Formats: sequence, structure tokens, C-alpha cells
Amino acid sequence: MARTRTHAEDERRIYPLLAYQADPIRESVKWLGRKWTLLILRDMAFLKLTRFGQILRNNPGLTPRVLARRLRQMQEEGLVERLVADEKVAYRLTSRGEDAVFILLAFLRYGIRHHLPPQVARDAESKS
Amino acid sequence: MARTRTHAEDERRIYPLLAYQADPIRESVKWLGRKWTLLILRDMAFLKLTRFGQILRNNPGLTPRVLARRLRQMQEEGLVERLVADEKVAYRLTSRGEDAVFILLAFLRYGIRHHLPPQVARDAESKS
DNA sequence: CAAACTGATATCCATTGGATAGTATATAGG
DNA sequence: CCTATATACTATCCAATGGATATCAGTTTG
Repeated sequence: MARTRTHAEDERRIYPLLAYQADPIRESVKWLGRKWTLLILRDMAFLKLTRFGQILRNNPGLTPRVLARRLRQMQEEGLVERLVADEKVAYRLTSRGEDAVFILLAFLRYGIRHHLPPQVARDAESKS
Repeated sequence: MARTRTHAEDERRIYPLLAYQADPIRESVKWLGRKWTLLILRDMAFLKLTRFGQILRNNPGLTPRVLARRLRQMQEEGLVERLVADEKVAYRLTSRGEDAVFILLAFLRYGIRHHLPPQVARDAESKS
């Protein structure tokens, strides 16, 4: 009864051979690709929102529990910093967080081309 | 005991006023931002992979169940098409799927800057 | 002084994703 | 000819994540 290998076993057999596979897309997707992360970055980068409540109100569907967890993760990953001044909390992008604007612009461009009513998309294209 | 409004109720109160808020980043993130979607697109766009098994083997952690579901969703969203020729299945990017390369390139650039060992990152920058 | 707003946290349930095993069909080798 | 292997999946089951709601402690505001 020779047992066949499972999928995970196959992977463990194959991947040690590569040892360190530099895979920048995989890495950056891993850090930035979780739900809400890019939308929070957009609010901070383009709309200059800094407050918990502002970001929460600007993202229908986002709940306080999820926003709190995402902001904590983004701090751990060095994308944002949490500042307390005058008893008030403010979140600010780090330089690493600001570098994500190029990704946001790529999504913006794609969204304009594919997710707007055609007339609006044409107007937007002609302006750029 | 005047009940306070829930978060979801607040949203329903606010958002109908805006009726249609064109939000290209939100839309494109919604379609492309689910786990594995961008990595599958990368495999197809850059590595020219077309087969289920190729994509599966190229993404450690991705399981057949998830890949099958993601490919089906990506077909529904018009990102890929499923072709059967000669009893063999092949997946191909649609033009909409190919437009996602700009997003992939933005992630690539970010990943090179922030998720590679510094020496490797410098080498990669100087070549571009 | 009470209501409302701030930045959260706690509890609970639904959805999604991951690990593993198994299917049907086809081809290859001993 | 029978076994082994590959291909493209599907089926079960469990774990992790996300969403809805309520709540809280500490200001502000009316």
C-alpha cells in the first residue's frame, strides 16, 4: 500500500532545493495585499486622513475591529506610525508607506479603464 | 433607553446621499485584491504558465481547491479564459487580465525596494 | 449634567482559506 | 496487461479571518 504523497509533501520536497527564491512580487503582495490595507493607505496618502474615525467613515464595510487590527499590523510592518499628541491619536504614513502610492496609482489606472462607466472612463483618460 | 445607532446603521444613513461614488481604486482592489489572484496573474503574464498544475506547483501554499475557485472567479470577472484543445485544458489571459501587468510591475518595484536584502535591491535598482 | 464623540476592545457568527484525500481520464513503462 | 504516474479537478473537514453588534473609558459639547 505505497501511500501517495500529499500536495504539501510535494512542496517540501521541491522548495528546499531553491533555498532562497527572491520573489519581490510575492513578498510585496504578502505585506500589502490583505483586505483593506491598500484602501487605508489610499485614505492616508491621497485624502490625508489621519484619524481612526475618519478612515472608518470613509470605508463602508470596514468595521472598527478590523480597522484596529489592520492599523496595528501596518505599524508592525512599518507602513504607518501612531502618534499621540495632545491626548489625540493620529496615524501617519512612513516613507515605506508612501512608496506604496505607485501601487495605488496602478490600481487607480486599472480601475478607471475597467470599472467606470465607459463615458466617465474616456473623460478621465483624456485628462491624463 | 434611547438606543444608539450601530456602525452599519450610520453607514446606511450616510451613503445613500452620495448615490454613486466613483471609486476606481476601491473597485479594482475588489476585483484583483483577493488572495492569490495577483500571483496567478503574474505566473500567466510573466512566466507564460497556462496549466492548472504549473500554476499550482509554482505557488507554495496554494492548494488545488483554492486555485480552482480562484480561476473560476477570474473567468467570471473576465481576467482569464479557459480553453480546451486536444483534451487538454489551458488558461489564457484576456486583454483585461493583461492590463493588470502595470499593477504587477508596481508590486515588483515595491518588492525590490523593500523586501530584498539591501545588496540585491541595489543591484536591481542600478539595472533599471 | 447628560448626550455625543473619540479610539478603541469583546463577543459572536459567517465566510474564506488550508490540509488532505479521492475522482476520472489519459499516457508510459516493466 | 497491470501498475504507476500525471492532469484537472472535487469533497471533507478544520483553522483563520472578517463582519455585526455591543460596549467602554475618556473627552467635548450643548
